[in-house]
Amino acid sequence: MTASGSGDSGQGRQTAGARDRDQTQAVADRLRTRIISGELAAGQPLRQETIAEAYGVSRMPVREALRLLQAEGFVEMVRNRGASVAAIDARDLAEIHEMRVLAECLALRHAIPELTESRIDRAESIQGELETAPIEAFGALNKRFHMTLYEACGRPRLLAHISLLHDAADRYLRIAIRQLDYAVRSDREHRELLAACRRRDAEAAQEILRTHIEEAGKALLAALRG
Amino acid sequence: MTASGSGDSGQGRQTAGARDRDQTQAVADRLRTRIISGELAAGQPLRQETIAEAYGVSRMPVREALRLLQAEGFVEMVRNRGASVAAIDARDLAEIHEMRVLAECLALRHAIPELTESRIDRAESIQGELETAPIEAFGALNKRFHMTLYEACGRPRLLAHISLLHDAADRYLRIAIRQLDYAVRSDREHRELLAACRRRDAEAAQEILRTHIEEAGKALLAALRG
DNA sequence: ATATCTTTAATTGGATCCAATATGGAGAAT
DNA sequence: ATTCTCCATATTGGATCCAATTAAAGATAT
Repeated sequence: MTASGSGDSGQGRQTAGARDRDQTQAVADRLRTRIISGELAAGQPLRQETIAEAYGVSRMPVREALRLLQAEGFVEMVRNRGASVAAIDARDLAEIHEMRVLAECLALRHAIPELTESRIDRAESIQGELETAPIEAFGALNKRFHMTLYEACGRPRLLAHISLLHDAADRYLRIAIRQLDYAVRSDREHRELLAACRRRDAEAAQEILRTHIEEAGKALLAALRG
Repeated sequence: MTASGSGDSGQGRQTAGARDRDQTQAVADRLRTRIISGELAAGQPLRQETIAEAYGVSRMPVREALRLLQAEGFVEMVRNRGASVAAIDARDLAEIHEMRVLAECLALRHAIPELTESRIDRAESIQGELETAPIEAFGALNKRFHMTLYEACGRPRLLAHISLLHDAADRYLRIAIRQLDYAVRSDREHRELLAACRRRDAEAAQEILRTHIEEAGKALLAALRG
């Protein structure tokens, strides 16, 4: 995982250190983070020249970065009219969580037999941070908590997919970030999940995770509507 | 769907006609098709200049196309060393089919209540083509058959995901294309699937689809090893 | 006053150019 | 003969340049 935190989805960026990452990837990471955080709102046009001078690079790496983000689904591009931040809506939100349930339960199921105590400790430590960290850090830390457990499943394609879904979901998180009661519930479910992992109880863990994700989806949906 | 056939995965290319597709996307489609077909073998380096002059464009659209394909997982890029066709292995193959089962069963479950007779007719017609078409066309037609049914689910993100998984799986298909007995079995399962769809029997359809995908995975795996 | 046509500015798409890096081979030293 | 170093070449990454398209403002006619 990159030091930058939440902005790592996609296939080949898990292990890559910062030194062999070109400007295109750097620009893509920065833009992705800003889109996920909501700083760049849905529909907002992304002018190549503006981004280029803001980041101190030429238009070229910006153009390639926009292509990457297009393939990842974070930006939409129209020929001769440029790029804009991809739209979000309730339908997409529901879809994301529906897909998350399947993908993450699968990853967890395969991860549990491979879980080491040290990995569970690491997840628990992240959960500790999560409970004290400022609300803006929730998305990134929450993702790290989940991914830490899933990584044991040893399925790179599945992990990349989950990472992308997490990032996609986090775009909606910011809208609902006010609801503190959700955070409390989430923390409790995370603790229950950790306990089930300690017991190596795959069935229970999956069931906790399923409702955890489903409830998150519902909470976000309610916040999006309200 | 694009006229080129199988080469449409990703988010926003389903409805886009050829006129508002820039050179980057055209190059990406052509390269993707060649990678899926196996014409470009795993590990083969993809020189920008070579591709550019082969396609009669400059290096620029090639570079952007490679970024797209990188995000889609078909090419790997190393800084200052360029792009190469992504590796394939038995592990990845198994992973793909595991993910396909979940994603496609979900899509089918949501699609069935929305299926119109005309859509089922269309799928059946594609199956007809499938049974007479030359073996090289199997991958593209098979994908069209499945997607035609799934499209009724009305979940763009899920459909894009499935499309990508299909393309990824088809890279392995070519290796096993000789096994004629698999094609026969596949045809029979497709017919059973259509029958279940006609009855609007979601449970049966899902079960058929699950074993259909699992058997395909097993057959490919056996061929890959053998 | 409104609608339409024309012109102009802004922006993207594509091509070329230059610098930085990696690859491969020739030659020298052991 | 083998290995190491150095140099030439190929290739990528990034910047600049030009053309094509779009959006918008302004002018003109109804």
